[in-house]
Amino acid sequence: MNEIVLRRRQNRKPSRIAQERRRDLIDAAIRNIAAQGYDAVTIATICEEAGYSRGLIGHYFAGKDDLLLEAVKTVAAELGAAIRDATDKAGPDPAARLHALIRASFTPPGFTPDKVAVWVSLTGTARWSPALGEVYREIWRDYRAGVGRLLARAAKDASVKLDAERTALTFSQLVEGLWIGWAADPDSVAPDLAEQCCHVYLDLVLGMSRT
Amino acid sequence: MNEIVLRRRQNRKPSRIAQERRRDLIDAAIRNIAAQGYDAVTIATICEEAGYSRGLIGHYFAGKDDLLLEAVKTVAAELGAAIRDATDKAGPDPAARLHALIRASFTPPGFTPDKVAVWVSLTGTARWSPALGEVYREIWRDYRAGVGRLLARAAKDASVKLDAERTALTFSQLVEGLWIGWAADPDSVAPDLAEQCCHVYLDLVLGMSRT
Amino acid sequence: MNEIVLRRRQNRKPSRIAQERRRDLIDAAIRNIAAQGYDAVTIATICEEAGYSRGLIGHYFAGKDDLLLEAVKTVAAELGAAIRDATDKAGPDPAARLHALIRASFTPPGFTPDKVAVWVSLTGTARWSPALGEVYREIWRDYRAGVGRLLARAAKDASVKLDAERTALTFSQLVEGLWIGWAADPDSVAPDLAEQCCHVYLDLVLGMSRT
Amino acid sequence: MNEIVLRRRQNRKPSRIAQERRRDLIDAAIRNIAAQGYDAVTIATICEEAGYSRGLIGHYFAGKDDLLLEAVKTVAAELGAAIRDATDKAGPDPAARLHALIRASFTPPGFTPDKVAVWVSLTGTARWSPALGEVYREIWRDYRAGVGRLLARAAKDASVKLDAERTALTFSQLVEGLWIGWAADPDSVAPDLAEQCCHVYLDLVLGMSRT
DNA sequence: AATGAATGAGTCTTCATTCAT
DNA sequence: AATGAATGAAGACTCATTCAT
Repeated sequence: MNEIVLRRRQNRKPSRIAQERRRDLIDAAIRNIAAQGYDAVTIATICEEAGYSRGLIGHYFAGKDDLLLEAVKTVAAELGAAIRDATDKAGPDPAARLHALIRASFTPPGFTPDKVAVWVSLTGTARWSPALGEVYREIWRDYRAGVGRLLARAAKDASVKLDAERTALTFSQLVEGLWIGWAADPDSVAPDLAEQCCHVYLDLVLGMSRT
Repeated sequence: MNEIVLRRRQNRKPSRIAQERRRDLIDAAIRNIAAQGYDAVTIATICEEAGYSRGLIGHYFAGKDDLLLEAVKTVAAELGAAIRDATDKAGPDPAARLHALIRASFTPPGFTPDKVAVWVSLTGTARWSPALGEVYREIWRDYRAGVGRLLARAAKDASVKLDAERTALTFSQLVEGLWIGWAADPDSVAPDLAEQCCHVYLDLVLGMSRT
Repeated sequence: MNEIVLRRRQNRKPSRIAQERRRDLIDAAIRNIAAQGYDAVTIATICEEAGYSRGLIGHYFAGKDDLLLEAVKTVAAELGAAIRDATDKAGPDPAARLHALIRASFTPPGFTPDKVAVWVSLTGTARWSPALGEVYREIWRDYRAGVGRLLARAAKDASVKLDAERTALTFSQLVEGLWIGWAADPDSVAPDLAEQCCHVYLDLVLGMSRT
Repeated sequence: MNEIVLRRRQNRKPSRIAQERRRDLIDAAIRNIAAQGYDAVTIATICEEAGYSRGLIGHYFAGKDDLLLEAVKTVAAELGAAIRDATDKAGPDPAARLHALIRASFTPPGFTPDKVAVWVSLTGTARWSPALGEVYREIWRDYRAGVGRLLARAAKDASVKLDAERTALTFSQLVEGLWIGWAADPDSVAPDLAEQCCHVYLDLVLGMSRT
């Protein structure tokens, strides 16, 4: 049981250099998963990617699973933050906010090939990993809640009746499905096209025509 | 190079018992993936599930990867067949056919927990596995093509303008996203609800109101 | 314990068909060793080569080792017989008989690529296999004894003094070394050249000049 | 792809400890092959012999085959070096040098039971292993070239006509045959006797009498 | 007599983890 | 703090052998 792990368990904050190393390793893990696929990722490849020696992981993480979980949490947090930022910048109009949210879901810095590849490669395992499932469920529930509130307001503004919750679910799963589709078949599901699908769907829901 | 593989290369048909065993092992693999998750599946667990000894896999498959690929192909074929069957039984009206297709996508025998769990657990790896990617892309391209044709006809019947191809893509990815959602968070994305999301989306697209 | 094995243990002679099958399998084993190398030979490849099913070996041999031992014995016996035949046909002169023996050691039907390949691939293991070592030692001791007798007579005819036993040993190991050399480096140790080396050596020993 | 192999590809020199371990494992492999025979050698027995755990081989070699190839290369290099050393110490006279070469071929440190056993156990497989065949051919071609040069000079000194190349081939294959003979039948082909055979052959070739 | 399905022990290989330096 | 040597458990794969048909 090494000192860093002990310190984290005691909830003391890690030192600045420790945070740096953790971040380096997490970034390397993300690049590695995106490049090789989840199955091909090993501690050795991550450390090589990060430029550190193999034993270092034990100093900063409880183990490989812990590192990968942190990587997914990081991706999830950054995706969420980027989408929130873009939405916030879009002003007060709920429809405009929703369109901004869509845009942010398929353009950097939220949507980047690496981040989405990591996200996608791990969604398939969420069912069997309690920790991962937790991250997955929380992210999407927040997402749906935010979308649902915006939809309700936008529908009211547009004098349209809709079931905000069900529509938010449809919306979130459409985005998820498009991410998966892009990851597995980038030619058929280009980000531009994926984004357009969502804009069109939103307009349809809000009763606005768009071809 | 085992004898079954050799024989198949020589285009001789496998014996009845060989087909049976292959099917036994594929079924066991499907149950195993669905139950434990893709990562936890080993040759040992599959063979235990099937009730055979470990060595048998070498007789009927080129290896573990080959068996898992066959399992996915089987799932994909059965999903596709079930959906096609349901659609065909729905009569000539394209909108009715589409609603039947939706229903078949979320109810047995097409949608079963095991089948969808297998499908979902492997979509995340399609990006890095050429063979798996091939299966994935083919399945969804066929699906989209069929949906696209039906949508075009239904839109014409309803005198609605729509981009059949893009709508088909939206449709397919919505279904994919709902499957993933069900697998990772069954409470939030129950099959009934998922099905309803699709019906509502279809009505919306075809200009029919459904609350 | 199957019937055939029992019968052999009881020293009853195998049936004609059994002898045929045994011979087929032995020939297939020889071809297989020569083609793939000793390490790559498996029961499966032998049976495929012979055109029989895998289980048949158990009917006619005690196991894989037994079959391979029989193959080596067969090769050894045929080599020995071919050399004896050629020697016998050469008439009564001992020097002529020795040159005929040399010729037979590097030309068919004694020296064939398959036979020598089998012999060579197994000499390296004779040290650690009692049964194989036995075959090896017996073959060469007979060979040396025959060569020694001929050398003694030829030396007497030529009025040359020599240590027949040591010369016979030199002779036998020269032949063995040339076989090995041919097997491992056929370009440097062609059969023609190898034969010539032996003829020249013999002439030298018997005091006859040959360039 | 393990890190040592990677590093070697990057042309970084292995650390001192890495070189030590590699040597430990190679030595253990040599002892093991000599003691048990090539077929009986496994990673487990090598590591047990070396006193390390099984996994270590993966750190220092690409796999079992790589280790065994290195073992043979080591044996070949040491044999060659010992013979060259002994020859060099024998002074300038070519005949004396050849006799010294013979002596070194059947006495330590060149000829040791372990080294010759390894060499012999693998000559039989050189035909089917490209890498091994390469080592084999190179060693003997060098050997023959050196012997050929010495023979040409010695023959000139002794005013004897001979085909240096063919005689060198005869010589090399005699040595090889005697090694094989010693390995398979140590009682009949004792090193002393083997050495004597070569000395006598050399004298004969150079026109000097020795009984 | 012949087949080939089935077994399971044996082996290589990978890799997360530990730990001395 | 950082390294990389070392471990050993776990897993895939091979293959001689057995045996029911």
